[in-house]
Amino acid sequence: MRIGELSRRTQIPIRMLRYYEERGLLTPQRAPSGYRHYQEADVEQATLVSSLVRSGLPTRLILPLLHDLQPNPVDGDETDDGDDDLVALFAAEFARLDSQVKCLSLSRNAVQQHLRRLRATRVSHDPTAT
Amino acid sequence: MRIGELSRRTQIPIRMLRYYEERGLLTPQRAPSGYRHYQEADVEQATLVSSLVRSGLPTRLILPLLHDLQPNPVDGDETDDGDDDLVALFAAEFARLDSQVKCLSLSRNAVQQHLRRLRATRVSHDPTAT
DNA sequence: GTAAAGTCTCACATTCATGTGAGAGTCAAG
DNA sequence: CTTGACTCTCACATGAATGTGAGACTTTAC
Repeated sequence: MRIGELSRRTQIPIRMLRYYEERGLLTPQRAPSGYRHYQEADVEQATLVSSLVRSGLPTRLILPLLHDLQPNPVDGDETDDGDDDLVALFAAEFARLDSQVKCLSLSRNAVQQHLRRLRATRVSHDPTAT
Repeated sequence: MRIGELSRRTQIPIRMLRYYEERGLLTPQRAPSGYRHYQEADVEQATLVSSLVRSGLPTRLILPLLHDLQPNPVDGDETDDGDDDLVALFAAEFARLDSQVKCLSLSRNAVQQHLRRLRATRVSHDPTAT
């Protein structure tokens, strides 16, 4: 599929799909015209990448992550050959994620509670309930 | 305590403590000299805010959240009087957080796994284990 | 073949969380 | 009082993720 369809299906702006490619997180094939052509699997991968980015993972860390998760989609160079800096980076990132998961759960609950309170005030029309 | 001490105790850069105040997320008292004076409770609050920010919550959403979590620290104006836009914002934010929590857990696990793999390659000296 | 819709590549603009430095005032210790 | 550490307020700089528009080519539908 082409970029427009992928964008529609993933809800990710075209601009971002191109950006992910620039970062090496998505590697569509190119038609002779220059048009990008995506595989079905890219729907999932794009969604994953987008989630990771929104979770605050820097794209440079997402790349090696993808290598671990799926041993093919990113055409492997030697990006993840255990170098010490990476280990440190990921250790830090892991700690961050770990605390963030807890923190986000807390936030989630707080938001939910806040939402309930807001709706209790503005009762009546919007049935977008939990 | 003054900003330097708070910074030391929370590990949050002074610049950020001032930024949080600018955003209304922390409201220290002021000495006649202009110096900020923080309460003990601000240690916790600053930490919380910092976590939320690092989790990707926009500061503008953290503010009303704080109102819910602790009914005093932020000197209440009428920021959270159920207005419809806020409801929509928070509904969206809730959905985002909900999926993000899942996503982060996934990322966390992926990072952890990746970390293990890296360490398996670079065995020997760094005992910064899980 | 023509027009409309889709895509491509720049490239600059914006927002948010941060960093950083300048210039000035404050506070504590000698 | 002087010095050094701390703080204050600007205000500009940066990096990352995004938005947006221009100018040109491609694909699709008629």
